[in-house]
Amino acid sequence: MGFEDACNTGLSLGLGLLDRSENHLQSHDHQHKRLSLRFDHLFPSLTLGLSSEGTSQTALKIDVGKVHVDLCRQASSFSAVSSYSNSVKRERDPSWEEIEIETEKVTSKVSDEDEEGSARKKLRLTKEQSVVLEDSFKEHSTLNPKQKEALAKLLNLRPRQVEVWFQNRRARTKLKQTEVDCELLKKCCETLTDENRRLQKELQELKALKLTAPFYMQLPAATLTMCPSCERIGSGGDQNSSKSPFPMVTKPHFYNPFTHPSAAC
DNA sequence: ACAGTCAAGCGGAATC
DNA sequence: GATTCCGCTTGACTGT
Repeated sequence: MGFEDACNTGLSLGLGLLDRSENHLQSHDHQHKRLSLRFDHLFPSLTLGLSSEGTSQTALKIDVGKVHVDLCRQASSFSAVSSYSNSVKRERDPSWEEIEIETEKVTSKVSDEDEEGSARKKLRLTKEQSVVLEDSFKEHSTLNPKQKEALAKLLNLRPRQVEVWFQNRRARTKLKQTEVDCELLKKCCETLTDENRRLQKELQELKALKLTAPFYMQLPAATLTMCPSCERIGSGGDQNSSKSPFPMVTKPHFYNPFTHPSAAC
């Protein structure tokens, strides 16, 4: 079963909360069963994949933390929620707290899935939600509060989730662009290295020639070609020298038709 | 088992 | 001071 299949099981986030809170706040089973159904009502399209493995230790902490926040807001006196770790803090979300409080008032029956204690800890956006978000991102990579609100409403997500999605999406775009740039620079570097190597070799050859005989005498006519980029042959005193205050070429290299042309990028 | 992906948290900087 | 964005990080989950 793929992810998409899992996401279409109809198991809501509310159910996940239910299951986990059932496991760790046994004394409040009924209360949390009601919570789950209320979530279903609020987020009908916010589906999550099923996990048959049950809950992990981390998940338990997170839920307890959420419940803790919830209960604290209600001035409740549960003592079973005092031991969640720091990581739990990250899971808090004011909007969820409000929703959880609201669910207190709702009474309903628990579904079959709830009994299993199978809940996903991590939200995965559905394909449809991702598509809408992607489309929106193509139009504008940042959102103003109104757009965020509208998108959240449309997708049955919290505005914070939409905001986070856009932040992460921008980060992914940037990372991708960085990779592209890096690849480009790498190629450029390789080209320049090759060019440098070639020029070094050429320089050594010229030095060797200079040692044995005068410059022009030694160069075969075919190799003494005008450089296409600087339009000089590299020796001062010819008719091209008038173009520049410097008798020697500003780009002191020779065009060799038998090697690659200048490949600087 | 491990690497990769992704939603989400945190802290700091920027902006208003 | 509130808000937003960014960079970094974490942890759940997936694919191999």
